[in-house]
Amino acid sequence: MTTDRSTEDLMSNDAERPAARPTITDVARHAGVSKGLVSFALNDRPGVSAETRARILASARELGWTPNLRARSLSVDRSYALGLVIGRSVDVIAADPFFHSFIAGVESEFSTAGQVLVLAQATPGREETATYRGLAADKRVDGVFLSDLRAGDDRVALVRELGLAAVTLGRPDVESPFPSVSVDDGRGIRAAVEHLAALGHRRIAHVAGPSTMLHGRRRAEAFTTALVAAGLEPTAIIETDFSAVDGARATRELLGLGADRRPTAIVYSNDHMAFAGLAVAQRAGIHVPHDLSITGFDDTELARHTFPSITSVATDAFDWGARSARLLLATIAGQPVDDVELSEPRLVVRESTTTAPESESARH
Amino acid sequence: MTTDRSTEDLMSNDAERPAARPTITDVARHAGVSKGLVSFALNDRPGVSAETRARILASARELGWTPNLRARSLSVDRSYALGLVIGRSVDVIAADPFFHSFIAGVESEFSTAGQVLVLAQATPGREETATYRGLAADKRVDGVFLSDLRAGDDRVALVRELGLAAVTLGRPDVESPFPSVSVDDGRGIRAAVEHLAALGHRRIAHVAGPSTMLHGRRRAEAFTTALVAAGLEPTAIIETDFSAVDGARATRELLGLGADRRPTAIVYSNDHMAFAGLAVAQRAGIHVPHDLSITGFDDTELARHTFPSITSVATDAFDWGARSARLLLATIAGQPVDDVELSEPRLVVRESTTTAPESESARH
DNA sequence: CCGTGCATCTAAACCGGTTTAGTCGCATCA
DNA sequence: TGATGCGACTAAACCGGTTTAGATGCACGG
Repeated sequence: MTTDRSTEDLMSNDAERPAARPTITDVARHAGVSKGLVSFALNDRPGVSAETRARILASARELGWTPNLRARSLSVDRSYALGLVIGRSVDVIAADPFFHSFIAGVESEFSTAGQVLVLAQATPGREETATYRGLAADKRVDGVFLSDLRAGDDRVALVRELGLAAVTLGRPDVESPFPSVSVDDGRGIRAAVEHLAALGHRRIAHVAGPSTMLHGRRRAEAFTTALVAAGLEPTAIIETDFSAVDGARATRELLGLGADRRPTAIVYSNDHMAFAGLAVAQRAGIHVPHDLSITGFDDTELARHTFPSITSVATDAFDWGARSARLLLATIAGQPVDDVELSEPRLVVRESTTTAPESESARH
Repeated sequence: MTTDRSTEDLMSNDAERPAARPTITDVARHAGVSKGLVSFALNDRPGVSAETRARILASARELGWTPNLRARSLSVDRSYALGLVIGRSVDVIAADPFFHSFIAGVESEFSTAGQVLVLAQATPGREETATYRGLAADKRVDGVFLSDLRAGDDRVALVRELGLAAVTLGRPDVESPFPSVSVDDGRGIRAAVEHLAALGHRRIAHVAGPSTMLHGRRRAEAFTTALVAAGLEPTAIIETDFSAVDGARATRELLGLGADRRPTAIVYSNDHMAFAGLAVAQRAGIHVPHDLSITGFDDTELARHTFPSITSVATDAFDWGARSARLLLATIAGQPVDDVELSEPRLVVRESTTTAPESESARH
């Protein structure tokens, strides 16, 4: 009795069942053609007569057909997704607004393409490598953005070995098969130094990023070059990990130098260190900009909202993201691509820089 | 001649072909069983004898088999991915480190689960809706995190209609079928007000987030409640969009009030507005904290690195991410779940708050 | 008038898993 | 002893697309 067939009748009410999304087979039946032909028509490939194609498209539209991404993924072996592995510790990254703008730029290119961004966070080292391997093993993405390039970065080889497409943010210092999108941030540092030199500063110091990171190193080198070009004596360059704490530490170190060696201006390798440095100076009773001029890098929103506001080098992270995405998609599509050079960073002069203190310019 | 078959012989060198990754069929052949049985064994389901199972697992290991996520996705109708749609304009979000920590927390739960995070950025409105619809239509994710809840948030209904699983960050003010993870940020605001009241402040103002956002509104309400509880007169609450610019604007407004109405303390609804407010006060020659005490919210790294450093309410965004991810995964797995209440926010007292100015406390 | 070529279309294989419907042999029970 | 049940396993369908191999019909050239 309990196995009575009549129970099945209760299930026959298929008004309950939400209308299953139509498949290509439904479209084929509706248009009276074969499944394969529908596929041809939908991907407008040759071999389908004009009227048949029209009929198929009409059927598809009428049924509200929409492609099943997973099925397509399986057969064409593509993910329609790009990956970004952020390889910094949370603390360091949390303070850096770069990625938000970058990501926004990336996404701005996606709207049209049906792409999606897969984000992973991993600290450099074993965990980072495992993350890339995981993305590749599961074929979660078709390509990745390689950001925060390091000296002798092993990710370039890794990603190539894994068979992923990629773009590098900046040019790596190792052999790379991948196109790059870069900005001449050295130009920005140079502008900052020239600006300070023009204001009469003679002792300019640099609070640099880690020398293991290419952009940190590149900025430091540009700093030295610019100093030399301005005919100034070599001054202190203090290396940091880009964090605010470390920026503060570096600043204390510089301000602790004897009066005849203490810098009258400090060029910071990012805004957050400049913020922290500003606070350190103020706490020490050193007036910015009259006793000390400072410049930041990135031109974050906050640079406009400190007192004094901070002179900073502006780069366009949004554009960086957009161009990188476009380049990566083109690479994946098999189109020939070239490296991209972004527009030059500009120095945004604000209140934190002014003429060198009297004693200094007189001393010259 | 050009169609000579011999050209095909050139292709027969398959040493070139990189060893294709083994499929379940290869494992079946190797173990001498059927494809289906391999699937059973690998998902350890009943109906496979112990020795056969062992043999199959051995074969899989020997061949280095690893599941093809796409194929699995297609047959079991799951993505093994979660989505986060950040619905703010780039400018506002760029300054907010919340998401970085939140995302890090989310990812910390993924390492074990083979999950991945899909990130999308969309400004509220049509674009945002389209983004959710897109994620659902392509079945890119199994569930989403609903952050930055708004008053009468239509995303709750949208996401349910789309058949996605979800968790809400905070409890929505509309009917919701989804579990929530919340923190009592009102408690944090209360702590700030009590702290200031204890320091003798009588005129405390609030620079609030938008009233359209639940946490902005909740904090404003908590502010009023706390004021009343402390027996203080109602004071100005200025609404902003959470951005630094708007925080600065609000601060100027408050400081522009007549001397008898100007607040001696300002409670900001986030740290970035507090930064901007600090700068505005300093620029106006108002000393913080002696003339004006201020508090922030979020306890961002920078709050430690301003001068004076900023008293702020600390919440644990990382934990928030981790708990949300765990909850969402449990929901998707069909396990019964309960709402989660995070640990209470704590007030971190720093240099930006001190006893109310003489005239004020005397006046009482 | 017949072979050839081409455009159009169908049938079926394929991607790599999961799941269902059955087959088979053997132990158990009436 | 023969029906029954069950554990272990196979074959094949299925998810929803793409792609290949062939079939069909028609126009055209010799």
